[in-house]
Amino acid sequence: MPELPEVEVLRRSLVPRLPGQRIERVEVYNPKLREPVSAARLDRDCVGRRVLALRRRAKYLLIDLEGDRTLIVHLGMTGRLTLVEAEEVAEPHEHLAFFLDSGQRLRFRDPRRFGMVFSRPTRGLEDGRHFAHLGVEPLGGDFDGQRLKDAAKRRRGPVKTFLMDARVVVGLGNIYVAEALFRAGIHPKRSVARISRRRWELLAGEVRKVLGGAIREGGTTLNDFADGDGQAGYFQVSLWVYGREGESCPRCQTTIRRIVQANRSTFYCPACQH
DNA sequence: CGGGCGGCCTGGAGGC
DNA sequence: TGCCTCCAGGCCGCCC
Repeated sequence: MPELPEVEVLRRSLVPRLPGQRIERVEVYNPKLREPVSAARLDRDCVGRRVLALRRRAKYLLIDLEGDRTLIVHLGMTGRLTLVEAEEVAEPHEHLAFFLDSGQRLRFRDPRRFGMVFSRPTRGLEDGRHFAHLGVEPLGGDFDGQRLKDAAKRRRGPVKTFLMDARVVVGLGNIYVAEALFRAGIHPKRSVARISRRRWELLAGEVRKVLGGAIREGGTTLNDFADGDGQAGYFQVSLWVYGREGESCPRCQTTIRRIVQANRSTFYCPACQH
């Protein structure tokens, strides 16, 4: 579920409640996530430390702690991070929990276990294995059409997989790429070598708009996504093409198609997108 | 070095 | 009702 907007919505939901809290205990019920969870390392890095700040890089939530440590959470496909009372019964697929001095616990649940939870020194985090290769933040000041055009110079292939490549631009997944391409009127199979300067600018603008809109609407909840309070989002009603194969295009009534690119579904309007 | 593909998991939906 | 197949929001590592 979670692409950039969902992680950002989660971050914002936790900002009023998490900073200032001290982690008193970590419990790991099932360490088998995408990368094995080290309970010992989480203990060492987290217990006794206060949360200082919440940041986001790409689709990673970064929880900065005292003493140069950062707790990193990635939701994978079905991950959920919620703040509940400490004594609340464990959910199915609750794989670990951080018990806080407020009497609450920060619970991580993830049925498919594609998520990740780990800790690292805050300093130098961006040079680590998960972060070093990451490209530009699409909502940051240095993202624009020129940036995309420059990145495209060294590459070939369809624009859809280009936008999904985190080395180019981070945070975009299957949903928002489909939506941004639809709004920009660009065919997902169009080669990056054949996109004009003007259209790169248009695309960059639509990427920002669709992500910004999704954040404002609390993210997209298809099945699993919820923020730190367990609240679902409602941007799914604003999706024009994603998941709408066989329905009619909201702009021109042509039937929306689904194709497969790089083993992922792509939804688009064959009349509006060129 | 870039691009394509398989694999990691579970659960829900739909067909028969 | 039950069984089977397909599909799912991400990411990495391996291969060519």
